[in-house]
Amino acid sequence: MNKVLRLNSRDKNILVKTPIMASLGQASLARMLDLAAAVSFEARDILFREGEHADVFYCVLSGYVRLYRLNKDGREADIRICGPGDSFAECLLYLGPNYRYNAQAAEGVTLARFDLAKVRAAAEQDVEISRAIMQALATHLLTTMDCVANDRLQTAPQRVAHFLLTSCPKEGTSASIRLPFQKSLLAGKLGLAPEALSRAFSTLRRAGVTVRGRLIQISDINALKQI
Amino acid sequence: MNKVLRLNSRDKNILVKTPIMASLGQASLARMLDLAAAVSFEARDILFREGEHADVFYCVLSGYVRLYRLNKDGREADIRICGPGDSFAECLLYLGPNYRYNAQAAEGVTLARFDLAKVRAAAEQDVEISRAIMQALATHLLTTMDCVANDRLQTAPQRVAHFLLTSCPKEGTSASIRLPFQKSLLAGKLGLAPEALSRAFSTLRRAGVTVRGRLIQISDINALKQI
DNA sequence: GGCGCGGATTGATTTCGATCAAAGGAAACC
DNA sequence: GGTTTCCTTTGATCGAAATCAATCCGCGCC
Repeated sequence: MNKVLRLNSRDKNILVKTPIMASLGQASLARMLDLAAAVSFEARDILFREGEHADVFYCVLSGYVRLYRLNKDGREADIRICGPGDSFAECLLYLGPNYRYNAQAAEGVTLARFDLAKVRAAAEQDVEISRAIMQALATHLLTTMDCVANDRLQTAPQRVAHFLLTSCPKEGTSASIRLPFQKSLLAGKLGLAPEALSRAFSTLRRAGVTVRGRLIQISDINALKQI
Repeated sequence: MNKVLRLNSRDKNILVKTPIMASLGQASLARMLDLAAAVSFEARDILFREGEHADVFYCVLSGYVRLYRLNKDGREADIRICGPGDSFAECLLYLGPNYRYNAQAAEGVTLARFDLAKVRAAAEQDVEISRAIMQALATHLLTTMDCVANDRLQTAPQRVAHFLLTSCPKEGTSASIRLPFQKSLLAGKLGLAPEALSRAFSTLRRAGVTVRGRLIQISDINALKQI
C-alpha cells in the first residue's frame, strides 16, 4: 500500500456516485465520507489474503481489483473483478473475523478504505446506511448467482458474447467497445484461461466481432444475442 | 401450492431455529412469526419462475428446494439447493420487482412464506430484523462465492470430497453419512451431471469412500482431505 | 520512430466432464 | 411381498476447454 489520506475532492466525487453511496441522504453521506480514507496500491500489490484478520473493507475509486481463491496446488481462480464504484469485503460487516478470499490490485488502483467496526457502528445508528449496505449485498449476491449460472450453462463464446452485450449501449445494431482492462483479466473474470478467451473471440469473428488490441467492434448486436 | 395456514407449533419450533430467526429477540421474533404463513408443495411443483413478479420470499421448514436457471436451449443449472433452515429470495427485499431464478420443490416441502413488502416494513422499524437479514445475505454471498471458486478450481472428485467433509462430524478418523436427498440433486448442487457424480464416487473408493444407496462410509477422513 | 517486453494468439495435445445408450438396483406402490 | 418405476451406475464416445509450447504483436519506453 502506498499512502493513507483523507479523500481529495475528485475522489469524493467518485465515491459519492458509487452504488453504495448514491442512495444516501445528506447526513448519512457525510457520516460515511468522514469514515473514508483514500489508499492506493501498485499493480500486483496484495491488498489482503484469505484467512487474514479483516479490519477494513474497500470501495474502488479507480483501477481494478481482483478477488480470487487459491487451490492447494497454488492455482488461482478469480471470483470477482471490482472496478470503479464496486465495493468488496463489506459482507464481513456481519460475519466472521477473517477475509475469505485474496485481493490483488490488477493495475494501479485508488480505493476508499472503511473501518469495518466504525461502519458497523454507523449502520447501527443510521438506517439509511444500513439499507445501502443491504442493497449492495443483495446486488452482489445476485451477480454472483448469475456467475454460477453462467459458468454452468454457457460456453466460452457465449460468456464473452454476454459480457460484450452487457458492456455496450443498448440501442443500435452495431457498437464499438474499448475493454477497460487487460484481456487476461477478462479471461479470469469469465472463468477462462487466456487462450480460451482468445479462441472465443475468434469464434465470435463469424458473428461480426472484430478485435484489435482492446478495441472491439460489433457489427451486429442481434447476431451476438443468438450465440 | 397446497395450502396456506398459520404455522403450527412444530413449524414454529423449526422456524425459530433457522439462521435468519435465531438471532432475534422476543419482540422481533414475534413480529416475524406473525408475518409467516405455512405453505407446502409437492415434489416437482414450481414455486416461482425467473421473471415473475416477486411478492414473497421463503424459508424452508422441511424438504429441499432447487433454485436454478435455464439457458435458451432449456438446459437447467442449479444455483443453490435450499434445505431446512435456508431462506431464499430474501435478496429481493432490496432489489428489483422480479424473481431472478426458478424455484422448484425437489421433494415434498413445507415452507414459511413471508410477504416481501411486510418484512421490508418490519425491517425499517426493527434493527434486529434488519440485521438478521443482512447476516443471511452476507452468508449467502460468501457461500455463493465459495461455489464459484469451487466450480473453477476443483475437479468432480474434489467437489464431492469437499461436500462429504463439510457434512460429516469434525472429529474422528472415520464417519458415515446418510445423504439427505437424491444423488441427482447432489449432482446438480455440485454442478455435475449425475453420471459424473457417480464416477466421482467410484474415484473416491480408492480413498476409502463406500457408497450403498444414500449411505456413505468414510474410512479415512484425512485421506479425503488430500484429494 | 525504433526497441524490447509482456501480453496475446495460434497450434498441438491432453484431460475432464457431458452426453448417449443400456443395464442394474433401490424405493415406492399396490 | 412382489411388482413397477425411477434412480443410479457403467460403458463408450464426443466436445469443450486446459495445458504446453512457440510465435506474434501491441504497447510502453527510450
